[in-house]
Amino acid sequence: MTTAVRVRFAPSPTGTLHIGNARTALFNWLYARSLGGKFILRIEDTDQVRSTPEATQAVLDSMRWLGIDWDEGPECGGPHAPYFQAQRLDLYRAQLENLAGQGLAYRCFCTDAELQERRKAVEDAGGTFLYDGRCRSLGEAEIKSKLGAGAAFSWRFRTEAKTLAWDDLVRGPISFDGALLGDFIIVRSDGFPTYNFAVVVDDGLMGITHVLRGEDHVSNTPRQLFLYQALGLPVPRFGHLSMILGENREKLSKRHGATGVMEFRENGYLPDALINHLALLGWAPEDGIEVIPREKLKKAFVSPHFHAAPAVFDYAKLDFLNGTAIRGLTPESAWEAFQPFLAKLDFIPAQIRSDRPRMEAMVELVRSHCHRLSDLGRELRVLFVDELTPPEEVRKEWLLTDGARALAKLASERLSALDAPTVAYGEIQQLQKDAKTLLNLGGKHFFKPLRVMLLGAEHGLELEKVLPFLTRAQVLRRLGRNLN
RNA sequence: GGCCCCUUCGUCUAAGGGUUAGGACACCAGGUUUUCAUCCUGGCAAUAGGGGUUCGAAUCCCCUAGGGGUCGCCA
Repeated sequence: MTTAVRVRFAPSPTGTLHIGNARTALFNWLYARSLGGKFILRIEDTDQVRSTPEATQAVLDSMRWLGIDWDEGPECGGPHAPYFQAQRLDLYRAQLENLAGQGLAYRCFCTDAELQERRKAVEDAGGTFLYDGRCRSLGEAEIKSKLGAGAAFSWRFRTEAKTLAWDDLVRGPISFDGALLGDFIIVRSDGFPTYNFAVVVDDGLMGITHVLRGEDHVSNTPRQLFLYQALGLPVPRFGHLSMILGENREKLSKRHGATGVMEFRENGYLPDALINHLALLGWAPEDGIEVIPREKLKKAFVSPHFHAAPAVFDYAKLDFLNGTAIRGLTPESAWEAFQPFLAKLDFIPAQIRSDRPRMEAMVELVRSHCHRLSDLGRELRVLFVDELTPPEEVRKEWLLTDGARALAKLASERLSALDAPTVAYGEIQQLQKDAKTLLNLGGKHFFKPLRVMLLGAEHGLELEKVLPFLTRAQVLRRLGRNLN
């Protein structure tokens, strides 16, 4: 019998939720969901300077939008509350005393400036700076006098020369030489724990069994192993996920496109599509089917195999997945999903906008043409704006010809003969016959010019399906622009 | 620079000693649709290089090259 899986996502609230962190959250969540474990959200706000409540809220909002729910954490609490590190200071203090009592932690009175100076000296000489252990064995008297003088101090962990090793879930066996680590700070001079200390205390106390995190944490792991051993806390299994890169194989940044989770929402992506794509970065489904619904994903990480190489974020594939997801929506949920983007369109008259059935029908009309929800405007525009501007080469080929001019004339005459508010497709079919006999225009020489006149482009929505959404007056107006 | 990790089509990946090295996206071609999108079919395209081990290496070992991570009183 193995212990139930307990995994966590532990962001620091210093900005928006980055897509790379979202991937980490997702993998942990999927791992928990697949194995019936618990997913814990913990806020690592020990950086007094950079952490903000707004950022915490932004992280929670992003998580909720993605649909990644947590079993323990902010707003829902749990057996290991609180889930904000800034509220767990007494816990760290107790563990510090534990270490100090064992002689494994000591006060360091070296100032920032002093450390920088010594670092520079070593590096200028071509070496790699490690804390030199100056405060490692200060005498009681010396410590007392410094404390008496009100000197600031941090606490350092006393490392030793031994091998720190673990079997990484992603990378297999990894080991470090403890002698190369140097005594590192576990409690800052402001009394707050550093990341390496707090994370071990919390993961240990919260009973975390697996830690899936970014590759940038590999080099922290040996330090944390030192701490786990010294504290006698159970060591979780570690798995270090590859980084996510931009197209030029550099760290994903703004210049590659959106990087914040909420930006993807604003750009018209569905959370399910984003999740689907993120899941495919460093992981692959056993059945090879890559379009994966959320519910299936939640069962798929039973014995996941992760790819250790960095992955380039593929915006094109995301678009494909998103288009597929948009087409897979029910009409009702599609209607809901498009709302924010529909609201932004300024070319829809209020009267039509309030005609719900008509609006829903229009969304259905253009849905399969959208890769992103934000493509809605581009598609719908043609139903409302009469001043269409086809590209010059299209205009030249299909509009500026004698045949097109004659067709415009004939169409205007024929389609103004009836007064029904919209043009029926039957009228177009009749027009097609007349154009063939009178003007000898058939096939694409009939449809293409007509399409460009009415819809402003060579390609696009089906004429037959668009017609019910255009008034006869609109049709005639558009034809009229080509009469001379 | 030290330490650690990584390297299969353009991109995401499968294959963990024996396969014509498979799939997906993108791209190209054909079919369906009067166009486009959708959908279907087909095509292009990869084991970084060099040594070993082995009857047999994408798979194991070594070297080289390239890439990434990290070296904070940030997380």
